[in-house]
Amino acid sequence: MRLVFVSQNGSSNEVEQDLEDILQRGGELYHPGFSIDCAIFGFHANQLKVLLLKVKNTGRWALPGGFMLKNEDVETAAARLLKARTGLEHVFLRQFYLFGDLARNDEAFNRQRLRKENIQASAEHWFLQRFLTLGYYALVDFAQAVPRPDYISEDCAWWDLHEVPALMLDHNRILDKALETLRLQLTYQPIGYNLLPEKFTMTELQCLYETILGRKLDRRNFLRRIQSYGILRRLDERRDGVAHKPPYLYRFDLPAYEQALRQGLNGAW
Amino acid sequence: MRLVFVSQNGSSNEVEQDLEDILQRGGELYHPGFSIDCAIFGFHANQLKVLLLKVKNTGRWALPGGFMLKNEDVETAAARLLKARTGLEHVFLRQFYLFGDLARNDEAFNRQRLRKENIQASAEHWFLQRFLTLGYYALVDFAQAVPRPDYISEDCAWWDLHEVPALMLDHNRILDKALETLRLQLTYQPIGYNLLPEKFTMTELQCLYETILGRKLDRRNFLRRIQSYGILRRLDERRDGVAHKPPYLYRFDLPAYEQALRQGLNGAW
DNA sequence: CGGGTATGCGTTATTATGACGCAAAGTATA
DNA sequence: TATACTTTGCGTCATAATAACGCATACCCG
Repeated sequence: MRLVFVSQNGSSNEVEQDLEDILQRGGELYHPGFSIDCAIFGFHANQLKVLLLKVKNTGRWALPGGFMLKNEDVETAAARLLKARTGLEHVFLRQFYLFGDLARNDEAFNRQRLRKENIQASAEHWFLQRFLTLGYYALVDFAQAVPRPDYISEDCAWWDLHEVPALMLDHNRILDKALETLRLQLTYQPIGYNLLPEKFTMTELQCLYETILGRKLDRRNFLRRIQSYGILRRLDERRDGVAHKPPYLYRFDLPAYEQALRQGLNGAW
Repeated sequence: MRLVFVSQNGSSNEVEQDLEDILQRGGELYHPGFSIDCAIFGFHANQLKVLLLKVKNTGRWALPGGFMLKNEDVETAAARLLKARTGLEHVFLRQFYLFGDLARNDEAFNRQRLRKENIQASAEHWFLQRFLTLGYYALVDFAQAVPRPDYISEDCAWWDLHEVPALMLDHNRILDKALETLRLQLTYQPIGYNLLPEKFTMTELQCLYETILGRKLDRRNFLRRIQSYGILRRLDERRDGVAHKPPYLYRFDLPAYEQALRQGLNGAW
């Protein structure tokens, strides 16, 4: 299932104006030969979703990405891109790998994109150079994120992770590596705060874990383990309207959660 | 303790010739605004060591680093730099973080370096631009690594990790982050193959772990745990000449070791 | 030849983990 | 209204992993 949202005009205080302008002036604005791509994960209907853009003139879907301004921290640039695409700030956002193979560049592909925008470009044009791309992954609250296409894309949508198509360039590899990192992270850090609504059931949290790990977990053992982390608070509230025994609602104990983020959960040594 | 080695002329088949040449032609040769810095770890006398360079005209020590050629994979560039500094190939070498704060750059500092080399440089000179640096860490066999200064340095030496001085630019932070990553890696991957000689005692391996973790471990529990990983083979040989009961020698079971590298040790979930 | 020291091989108590049982509380259906 | 069905909440039990520690041994050294 692909959820399509109505495009919103998000170019209020953005640096980026329109594609033609960017392609012309990018050389002055951006740090050369460097881009950022984000795997933005959300969780909805017990499925892990990833936000993808449909890139103009290519017919391909891709990870949201962009460039870093010459006077901008890498971290700030990634946060700016995330906000531009989802409207969200202060969410979990972490770099995971710099992709720097020669093979990841495809000059012919990019040249064609310029041509379709009717842009004259010499071989030295900034957009035709080799790019290193830094992968970031973000975990966001699906309900609060409002996908918006950017200047380079004609569509923006949440995709079910199992249905992601062949992406532009090496973006499938980037997405795979993001997932792999996320899975590893699960073993030594808490997760969920930015992916679930404020109140949630234990089963929903378990579903999140199962989705990331790609396998089923025992419900009762999961409860015991999560509780041992001491990052959850069970509320006196239950979710009702369900066709069975109403489950308790939980919320994260934010101070404890953030401490666990810093200190790790239960490192082996 | 600082171990100083006699400089060897390692500029045989290197790309890099001399400092002046590099600073002049770097703009043509290298990917712009991007560098690589390596935290090269070795283990000797039951101490974790890191290889540092003394940078010409600055009086400062720094992590070995360099630039990536325009037609070179990032991974290849890192391996090239490592080989140039230690002579070693095919060792454990892994990127861990891209440092991209604006604050990490110090144009005045670099301008002074150029001035001391009597190089005329306009504000657009490639060396004076903002640089992102990708951190790599390497684990090498101390005995086989032969430190060699490069075109940019006047000395090259192993430093005890606890005695590392204030380094150039943000290199202390890079080194700290490398250690932190190494520590984390210890919890889900085997370590030691590239840091210890072929045959070693269990106590030596334990010392390595203790050094990285920064705390003492119980000798008997350590043995049991390491054995459970199934990556060691005990030899019928003992180390003698020691003033106590001669300990067995071990070696890594390479196939099992490499499988553990790929699959992880015993992930929590 | 005895002191000093690190080694090899244990034990024990406690905690963590995996697999599973079962009554309760709701809705859906008959 | 009664029954089926599902998921929940809480629990058990056997086994594995972990932490803390005991002790005789084998070597060098003086």
